[in-house]
Amino acid sequence: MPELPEVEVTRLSFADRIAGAVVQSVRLGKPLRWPLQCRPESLVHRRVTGVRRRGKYLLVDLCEGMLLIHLGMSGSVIFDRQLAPAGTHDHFDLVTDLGILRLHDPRRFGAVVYAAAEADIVARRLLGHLGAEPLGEGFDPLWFFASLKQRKAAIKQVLLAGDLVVGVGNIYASEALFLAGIRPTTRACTLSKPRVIALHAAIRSVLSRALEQGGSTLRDFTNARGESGYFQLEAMVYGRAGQPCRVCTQAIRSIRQGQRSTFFCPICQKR
DNA sequence: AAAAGCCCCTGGATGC
DNA sequence: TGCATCCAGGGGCTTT
Repeated sequence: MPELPEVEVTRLSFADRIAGAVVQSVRLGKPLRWPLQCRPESLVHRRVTGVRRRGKYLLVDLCEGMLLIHLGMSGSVIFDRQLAPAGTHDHFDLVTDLGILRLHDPRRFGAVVYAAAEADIVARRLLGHLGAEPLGEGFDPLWFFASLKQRKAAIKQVLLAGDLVVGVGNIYASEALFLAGIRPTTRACTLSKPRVIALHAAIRSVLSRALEQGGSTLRDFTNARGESGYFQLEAMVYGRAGQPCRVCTQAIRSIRQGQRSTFFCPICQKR
């Protein structure tokens, strides 16, 4: 699913178009990961004032309150003046005078949650523990080094946990570690300062490049205009088990870490 | 506080 | 063709 670049590409593809829209009705499909936390009718007549992103959450600001949208593993958002009748996997429609915002999510790990404010108990539960935005000012290399010093877990797992840095999902974690030449199983606290600085740069580089490419890593990704990911950003290691490393031709290896697959090159990522 | 497992759910690919 | 198994981009919650 969607990692930070895909979520940001989604945001950019509809934020301007939905700004100023007034909610006319709400349609709910099957239950998502969490309940909406408000009566759907209570959203009617509210105006959308903007769309922000925090980690992998989209924050749809209303003149009063906000909707937190998460795409989970299989979610996508589309916004258009007119949409086809809702299908079996369309579980949330926000109908406005400017168009319909729809969450399509076959696996339903995604969610749409209403929060009165960011200080709201619901918003704090979902957003409160999130780490630094990797493409923002708060993601400082020396701070990153100091933070990783406190963590004994494997670096890949620390990246995925999202409490130090957000938005790095299963694909980009493997890709960034390859770029930095770090073995995914290495304990975070054992990484030297130069290696952490390299990882910091690799995370930024991988994410910003994917963002420029329009979130192209996911084969079935579409932005809110319904435009598909171009899948033009070639993965160095992700999904390439047994295939030759693009740098040294050694066979890429695949392991399991915390019930997720990890890919790395045993030569380029020695430790 | 941090780490490790457990789930939630559907569909596509693979193998017999 | 039919059926079983495995795997998938996440992450909050519970237990150690």
